[in-house]
Amino acid sequence: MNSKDIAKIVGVSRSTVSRVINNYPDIPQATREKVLKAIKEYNYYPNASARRLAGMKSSTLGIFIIDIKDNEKPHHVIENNEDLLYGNSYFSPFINAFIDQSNKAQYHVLVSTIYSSDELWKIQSAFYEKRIDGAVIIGSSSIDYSKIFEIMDKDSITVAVDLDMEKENTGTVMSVNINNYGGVSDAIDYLVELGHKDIAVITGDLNKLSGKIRFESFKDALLRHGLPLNNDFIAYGDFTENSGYEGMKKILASGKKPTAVFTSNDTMAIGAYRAIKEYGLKIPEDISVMGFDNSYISQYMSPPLTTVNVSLPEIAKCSIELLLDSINNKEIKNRQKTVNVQIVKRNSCKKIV
Amino acid sequence: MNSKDIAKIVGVSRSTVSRVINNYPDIPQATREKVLKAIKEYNYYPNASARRLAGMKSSTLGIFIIDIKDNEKPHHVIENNEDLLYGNSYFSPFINAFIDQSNKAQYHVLVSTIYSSDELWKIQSAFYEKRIDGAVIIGSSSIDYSKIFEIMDKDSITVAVDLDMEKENTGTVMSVNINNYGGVSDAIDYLVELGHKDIAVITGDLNKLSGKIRFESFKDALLRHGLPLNNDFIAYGDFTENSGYEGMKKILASGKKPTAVFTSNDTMAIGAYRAIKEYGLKIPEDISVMGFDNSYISQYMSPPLTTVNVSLPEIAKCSIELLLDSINNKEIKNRQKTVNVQIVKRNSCKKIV
DNA sequence: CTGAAAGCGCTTACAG
DNA sequence: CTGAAAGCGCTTACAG
Repeated sequence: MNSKDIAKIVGVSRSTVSRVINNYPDIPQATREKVLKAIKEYNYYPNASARRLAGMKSSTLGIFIIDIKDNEKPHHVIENNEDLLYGNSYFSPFINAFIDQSNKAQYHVLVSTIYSSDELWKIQSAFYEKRIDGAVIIGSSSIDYSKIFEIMDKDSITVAVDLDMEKENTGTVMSVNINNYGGVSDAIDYLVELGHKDIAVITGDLNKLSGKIRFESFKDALLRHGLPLNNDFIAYGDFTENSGYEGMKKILASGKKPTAVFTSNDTMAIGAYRAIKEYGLKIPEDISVMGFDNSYISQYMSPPLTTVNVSLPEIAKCSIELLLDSINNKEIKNRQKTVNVQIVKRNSCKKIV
Repeated sequence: MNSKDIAKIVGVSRSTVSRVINNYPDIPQATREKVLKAIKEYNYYPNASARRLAGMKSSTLGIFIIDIKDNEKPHHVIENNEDLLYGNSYFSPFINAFIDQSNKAQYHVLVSTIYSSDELWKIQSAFYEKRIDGAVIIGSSSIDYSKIFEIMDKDSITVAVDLDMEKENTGTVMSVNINNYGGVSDAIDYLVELGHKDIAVITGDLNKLSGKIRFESFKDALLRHGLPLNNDFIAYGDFTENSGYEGMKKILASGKKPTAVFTSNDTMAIGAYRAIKEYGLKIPEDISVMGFDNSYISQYMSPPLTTVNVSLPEIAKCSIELLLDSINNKEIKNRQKTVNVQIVKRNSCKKIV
C-alpha cells in the first residue's frame, strides 16, 4: 500500500494524496475527506524514508548518552554487559523523561550510548545519515565535548546537558544546565541555619561542569558564612558510590569529626552512609548528611536523605524546546537555559546546638 | 556530500562506491582502498533514508513500553509530566539494557511509550512507515496484546516480553519470559527451609503474565509442602508500592500474623516494609520478607531485601537474538525463550525455630 | 570487474 | 484546485 494505490482508489493523483497528508490548505473538503477515508480504511502510512528523502524532516530526535569511564579501553573490550549503562541509575530517568516529552511533541527518539572516545563518530553519523533532526548530548566531561563539537557539522542541531559553555561554545551549540551554584548555596545555608559549622564535602568529578560548580559554590558558601575551609574536610570523589564511601572514610579518619557532610550527589551519599555506619556513627545524631539530585533512591535511604531536587523532566523539556525551536528555524532568544532546583528536607540533617 | 560526489572524486561510478560501502566481493583491493580513503577524507556517510528506500534494512529496532494505567484517560489528558514513565523504575533498566545490546549489534533503537489504548497505532505505524525492522513490546497486560496483534501486519517482526502466549499466539509473535514459576518455587522452598509455615502473599497484577504465574506458583508451592493457604494471608496487589503497603496492612490487620510474606515484586516489598514498620514490627525478627526482581533499590533497603534476581540484560539479549534471527531470515528453532532467575539471599529473611 | 539506468515512495515547484 | 514530472540519494539487476 503506497500513495499511488490510495490515489487510484480515490480517483485522484498522488500529488493530491500527498497534499491532504501534509495538510495543504487549498483542498476542497470533499476531496480531503475521501482521501482520508481511504487512508484510514486501507491502513496506509506514508513511508518515512521516502518522505525524508523528498525533503521532509525525519521527525526524530537523538539522545546520546556519553559514559566514557576509561579512555584506555575501547568499547569492544567491555565484556561484562552488566557494567554498561544498565547500571547507571542517574541517566535512566532523564532518558525516560526525554522520550516521554519527545513522544508528546510527535517526535520519535533514537537512543545511543557511547562508551569510549572511539565511538564519538556515532553522533556525527546519525546527523550525516539524516537519521535525526536534532540531538541532546548528556553525560560527558568537557574533554569529550570539545572533540565532539570539533567533528560535528556546524548545522547539526544539538543541545548539551551539563556542559561548560565557557570553554567550548563555538556559538553553534545550545545547552541546558541546572542551577548547581544556587542549589549548593541553599544547601549550605540550610546546614548553617541548623547550626553546623564544621561542614565537610565530598566533591564530584571536577571534569564535569556539575562537579566543578558544586564544589566552587560550596567553597563560596563557607566563605560567605565566615566558616573555615578545612583541608581534612575535603574529599575528592567522582560521583560514584564507592568514591563516596572512600571519601567519607578519609574524612572520618582525619581525627576531627565534622558535624555535617555535603556529598555532591546522592549516589555518593549512599557510600557515605555506609562509611559512617561502619564507624559506628549515627545519622543524623552524630553527623548530618546532605545530598544532591533527589534521585529515586534517596527517599528510601535510612534515614531518608535530605537533598536538592533536580527535575529531570524539566531538563528534558527545556532541551526539547531548544531543539524544536531551532529545527523550526524559530528565533531563539536564549541558547542557554537554566533549570531551578530546590531543597527537599528529610531526616538526614539535624539541628545542633 | 553524496555518493555521486565521492564517485567523481575517486573517478569511478556511483555503483562502485555503493559496492564498496556494502562490501561486495568482486572489487579490486586498489579500488576499494581509494574509495574508502575518499569516504574517510570527506567524511561521507550514506543517507540512511535513501538506503532504506532502495531496499536495505533500516537497521533500527523499536522498543515499545506499554504503560496503560487507566483506560478511561487518553494520553492528552495526562498533564502531570512526573506521572509518566519517568517514575517507572521497573522498565528503565530493561530499556537501557536493550539499547546497549542493540548498539553493540550495530542497530539503532527507537523508543516509544504508550499510555493508552488510543496510542496502540504507534506500533503499527512504526512498522508501516518502515522506521524499524523489528520491535520488542513490553509492559502490557493480555488485554492490550490481543488488540495489538490484531492490528499488526503478520510480518511485522516483534517479540513480546512477559506475554501470555497461550491465549494470544497467532504463530507470528515471538516471546521471551523469565522463569517466574521456578523463581517463586525456589523462593518458597527457601522460606520453608528456614522453618516458615505461615507464609502470606501479596500478588501482582493478575492480568499480567508475571503476576498470574507468580501467584499460581506460590499456591502450588504451599500445596507441595503441605502448607495451608490461608485466605487472610492473601492480598491482591498490582505491583505498585502502595498496593504492597495496603496489602501488608490488610494481612497484618487479620489478627493472625504470618512469619513470612512473599511480595510478588520488590516495589511492593517497599510498601510492605513501611506497613510492617508502622505496626511496630521488625524485619526479619518479627516477620521475614521476600521480594522478586532484584531491583536496583532492593540492596539498599533496610534490611537489604532477599529477592529473586531477574537479569534484564539477559532478557534484552534474548529479545534481540530472536529479532535479528528473524530479520535475517534465519531458521528459528524456538520462538519462545525463557530466562532463568536465581534467589539472592540478603537480610530480610530469618531462620525460625 | 564496472557503468548506465531503473526503481524505491514520497514532495513540490510548475503549469494549467 | 490539481496532475505530470522531476528530484531526493541510494542499490542492484542488467549488460558488457
